[in-house]
Amino acid sequence: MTSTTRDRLLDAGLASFATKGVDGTPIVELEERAGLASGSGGFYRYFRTKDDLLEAVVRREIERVEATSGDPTRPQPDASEVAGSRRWLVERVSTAFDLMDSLEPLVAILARERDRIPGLAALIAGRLVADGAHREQRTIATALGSAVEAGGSDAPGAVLLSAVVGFHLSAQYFGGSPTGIGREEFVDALVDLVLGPDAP
Amino acid sequence: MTSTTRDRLLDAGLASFATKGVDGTPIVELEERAGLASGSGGFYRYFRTKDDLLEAVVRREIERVEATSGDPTRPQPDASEVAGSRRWLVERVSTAFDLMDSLEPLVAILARERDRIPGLAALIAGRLVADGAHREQRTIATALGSAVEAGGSDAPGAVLLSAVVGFHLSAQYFGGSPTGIGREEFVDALVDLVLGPDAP
DNA sequence: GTCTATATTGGGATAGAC
DNA sequence: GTCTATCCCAATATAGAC
Repeated sequence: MTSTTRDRLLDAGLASFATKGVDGTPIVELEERAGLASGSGGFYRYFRTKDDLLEAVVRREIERVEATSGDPTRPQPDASEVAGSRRWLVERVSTAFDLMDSLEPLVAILARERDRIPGLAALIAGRLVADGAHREQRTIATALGSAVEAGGSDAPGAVLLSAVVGFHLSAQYFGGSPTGIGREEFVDALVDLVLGPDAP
Repeated sequence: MTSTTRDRLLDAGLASFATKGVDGTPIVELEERAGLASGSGGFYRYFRTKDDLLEAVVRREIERVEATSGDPTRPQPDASEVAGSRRWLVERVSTAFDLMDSLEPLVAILARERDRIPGLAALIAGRLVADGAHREQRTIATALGSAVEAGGSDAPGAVLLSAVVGFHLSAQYFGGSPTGIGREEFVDALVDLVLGPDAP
């Protein structure tokens, strides 16, 4: 499992692009972080341009997230949980928060470099949102159908996921908790709102 | 109301910084957009650096939003509306969406340039979030106290605003509606979730 | 595969005329 | 207050030795 120079360049790109942006990251810095001599053209042995690296970073990161989402070692929802129960929903919401945590660098890159590579936003949107979030939102909406209101719409699931995304991004952008409310309290309130405060 | 060159530079900065970032915007472009000769140092008569302009842009934008939020010509909530009623809540949520719309350039800038100027995030967080959103979230939570559950916590208001923020940012980042659900349907689902589908 | 050295350029910034 | 002209540097990119 020795990390190749190419891997280390990808790591360097992910970290630097997320925090300082592509334009804010000189190629020299990528070389240093990857253990190459500062100022040497070593970078160009692996990527033609910074945009080239950017695209590779995004693709690898999407695959990583998709892989860990389907990771069999990941804690599975307890089969004994009743879909739509309070504990089930708390688990779902917590998982969504964890996913947002692991997506943080990718989201930071997306926010900055959206227009830099044609189809980059569409790529992320298609793979992660359309596939992952869409399915999750449908699962939640379906399970909630009994608890809230049958209707066949995914909208309740969308509301739930949007709330998680909004809370997480606000915290990420402003640092700390902008609402003055911690994550645990937020999750409780969200679940209360959906199920009512004295659901099973 | 003749717009000064300084004003036009601020306009140019807002538009270009929001779409292409500070690093992606050469000073030449700012000069052109402001009607100055391309390549002339005209920019420097008004701002010392691009970061200087960035800070001025953010400050002006915050003041503008604060001013229009308190604008007396803005449609006021109908006094006949019962706080906590369905129509009242729809109105609140719609207002929050409108605010997000008008904040779009500022949010785009914040997402990119957060770390560029010390205290920029804190500035926006303090003025807009702490003051505006915090108060709104408390208003909603208080009004909902009767409809949902008395408890004294702002959390339900925070959930509501977070959902709006999450939906809006997702649409902004991915283009179109990532959830496959339109804004109207989303608002309906959000209000249903909070009040129940057959509230007054 | 990685280094030293260097060519090239895009863009930030200034001087001084008008 | 705006222009022309120019300096300067940081960063991309390449050539060629090891």
